[in-house]
Amino acid sequence: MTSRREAVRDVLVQSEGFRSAQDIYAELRAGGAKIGLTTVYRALQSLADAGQVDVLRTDDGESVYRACATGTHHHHLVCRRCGHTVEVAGPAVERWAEAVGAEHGFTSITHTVEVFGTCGSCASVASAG
Amino acid sequence: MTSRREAVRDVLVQSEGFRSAQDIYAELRAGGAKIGLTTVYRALQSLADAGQVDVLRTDDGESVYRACATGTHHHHLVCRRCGHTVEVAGPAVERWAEAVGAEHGFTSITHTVEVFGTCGSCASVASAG
DNA sequence: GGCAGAATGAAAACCGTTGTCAAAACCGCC
DNA sequence: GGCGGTTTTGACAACGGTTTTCATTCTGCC
Ligand SMILES: [Mn+2]
Ligand SMILES: [Mn+2]
Ligand SMILES: [Zn+2]
Ligand SMILES: [Zn+2]
Repeated sequence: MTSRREAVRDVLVQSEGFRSAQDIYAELRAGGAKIGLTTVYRALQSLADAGQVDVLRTDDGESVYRACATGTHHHHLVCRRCGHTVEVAGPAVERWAEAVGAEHGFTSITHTVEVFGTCGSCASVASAG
Repeated sequence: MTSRREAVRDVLVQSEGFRSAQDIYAELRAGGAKIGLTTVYRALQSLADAGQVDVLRTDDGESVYRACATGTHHHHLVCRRCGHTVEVAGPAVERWAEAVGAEHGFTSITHTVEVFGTCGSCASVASAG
C-alpha cells in the first residue's frame, strides 16, 4: 500500500457517500497533496479489484466509489439530494433474483440493485425552507 | 413520428434484447437506410423520453435500448452471453425497496434492479460444445 | 411555387477514462 | 553512502461514446 493509494482510500473512508475520481482528486489537491489524476484512477481501480471499495455508475456515466463497512454482499440506499448512503442487506431480494432467474431457465444468476430516495434530514431541510 | 425515428423504433421492436445506438446505426446502414448516427441518438432519446423504450448502461459505459412489451413498471432478466432478455415483474422486490427506504427514514423511493444470467439455450450450447 | 419551421447529418466539441513513456521514488545489496 | 533493478508516478496524448453546432434538406401549408 503506497502513500498515494492510502491517501485515496482515506478520502473514501471519511466520506459519507459515493465519490468520483475527479472529486477525490480535487479534494486531495485542495488539501495540498501532490498527486496526479492518473494515480487516483489507478488507486481506485486496485482498491476496487481488491474488493475494498464498491463502484457504481451514475446516470451520466461517471463511476463513483465508496469504502463500504461490510465486506459481504449488500446493496445501497442513496439519498439523491446529498448522497448520504446506507448499506442494506436484503435476503428477500436475493431470493427473488434467484427465483426469477431459475423460473426462466437462467443459471449463474447475478443482480444489481440500488435504492434511491430523499433522506430524513434532506426532507426536513426542504420542508423547513 | 418521422420516418427515421420509425426506422429506429422498428429495429428495436424486432430485437430480442438491448441494442446500442451504434449497433442500431450499423444495422440500418447495412440495410441500405440513409440515416446519420446523430439522428439515431436523437430518435433514441425521444423514444426514451416518451417512455417507449427502456435504457440501461452496460458496465463499459455504453447506453443500450429496448422496446419493451409492457408499458408498466418492470425489470429485466438478461442473458449475459446472447443478450436474450425477458421482462419480469416483481411485487416482492417492489415492496422490499419501499420497506428498506422507509425503515431508514427515506422518502420518494425509486430503485434500479437488473438480473443477469446464462439463458437455457446458451447453457446447452456451452455444455454440448 | 414560395415560405416558415422542423428534421437531418457531417464534423467538431465534450468528457470521463485509459494508455504512453520518461522521470522519479523505492528497495535490497554491497 | 553508492548502485543496479524494479515499481510508482504524472503530464500528456489518445480513446470512445455521446452531444453540440450549424448549414442544408425536407415537410406541411398557403
Ligand atoms: Mn443482492
Ligand atoms: Mn421495481
Ligand atoms: Zn440527503
Ligand atoms: Zn443466452
